[in-house]
Amino acid sequence: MTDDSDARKDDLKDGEALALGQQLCFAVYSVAHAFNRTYKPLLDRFGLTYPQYLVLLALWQHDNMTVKGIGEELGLDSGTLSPLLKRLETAGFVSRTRDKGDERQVIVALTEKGVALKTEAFGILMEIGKATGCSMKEAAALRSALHGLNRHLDEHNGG
Amino acid sequence: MTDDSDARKDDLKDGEALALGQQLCFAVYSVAHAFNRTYKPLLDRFGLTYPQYLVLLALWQHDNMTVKGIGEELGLDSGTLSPLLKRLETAGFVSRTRDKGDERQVIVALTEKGVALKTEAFGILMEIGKATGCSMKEAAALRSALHGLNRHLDEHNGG
DNA sequence: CATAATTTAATTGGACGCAATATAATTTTG
DNA sequence: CAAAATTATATTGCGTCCAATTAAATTATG
Repeated sequence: MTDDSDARKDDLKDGEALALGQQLCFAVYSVAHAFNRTYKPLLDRFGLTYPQYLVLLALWQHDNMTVKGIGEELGLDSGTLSPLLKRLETAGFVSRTRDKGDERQVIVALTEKGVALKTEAFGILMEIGKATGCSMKEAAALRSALHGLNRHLDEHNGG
Repeated sequence: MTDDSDARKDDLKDGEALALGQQLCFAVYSVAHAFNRTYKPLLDRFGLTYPQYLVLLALWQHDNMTVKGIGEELGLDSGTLSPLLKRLETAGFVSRTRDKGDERQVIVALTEKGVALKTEAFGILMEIGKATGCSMKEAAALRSALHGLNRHLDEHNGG
């Protein structure tokens, strides 16, 4: 953009070596946004956002989850999930009902419309797979590396 | 959490192979949040958020950038940057002045306090490096893989 | 059994992130 | 030169995110 005379290919110079963690974080940050941009047009057709889609994915695998259960699966808390789930309810994809046995808990369940969406949204899988441009092997390796990184960070964050 | 009798270790079953792109996206999404949680306590000491820190990193490398320049470097638009930069200005880390030559542009520059923060915040590098738990080699490989993924996604997103 | 501690959701407030719109300045064109 | 198109930034609105607080229900404890 300006004068980057000190930016050679991909060599690891002293400063870069130290800053690798930061660069890794920024790379993750950027890819997360890029994925979001890739998903957006696909999800807009259904009026969904990516986190909303994640909730539906979780429910498609295992219906009737509590808010807490969904939060643990996705790493989100009630501050994020409560309004999100209300929007999903308003849109008619899920129902929210207090557990009879323990009235503190709210059971989130797929509606008929929510179940039906699973097959409708199946094409998204293919689209995203294509967009990554990764071979199955590359994608699996990258996913695995990211899981390891996630574990390390969670441990460091006292989880 | 409940009965996940169909969730075996890390094998690639048919469904999983198809869903690899999604799983990759979710892994990235999760790691991005984990990084954010790692940075938060480090940045709280300076009253900064991660995106604000990114802007300062960019300015420490190259002072006096336009809003557009920063946006291109970080992948953010004015809707995000305008209020963020005002907060950085209020906090006293940067100044914002309209370019005399082209009054459409706003030049963002580090204040004395902003420059001084660079050495103060140096410890963050080490902390983040430690938190990743990666060797230099692993980190470099992962970063490189993410760059490749970013390129693919950007191309797919018509960039 | 009554009070305290814990658990589960919801709410509130501050900060992204982006689309869409607005505004002002510059450049292009006729 | 004046109108149109382009460019740079700001604003608005919606939807995450998270921390902190609140409220209600359940469990533990004296």
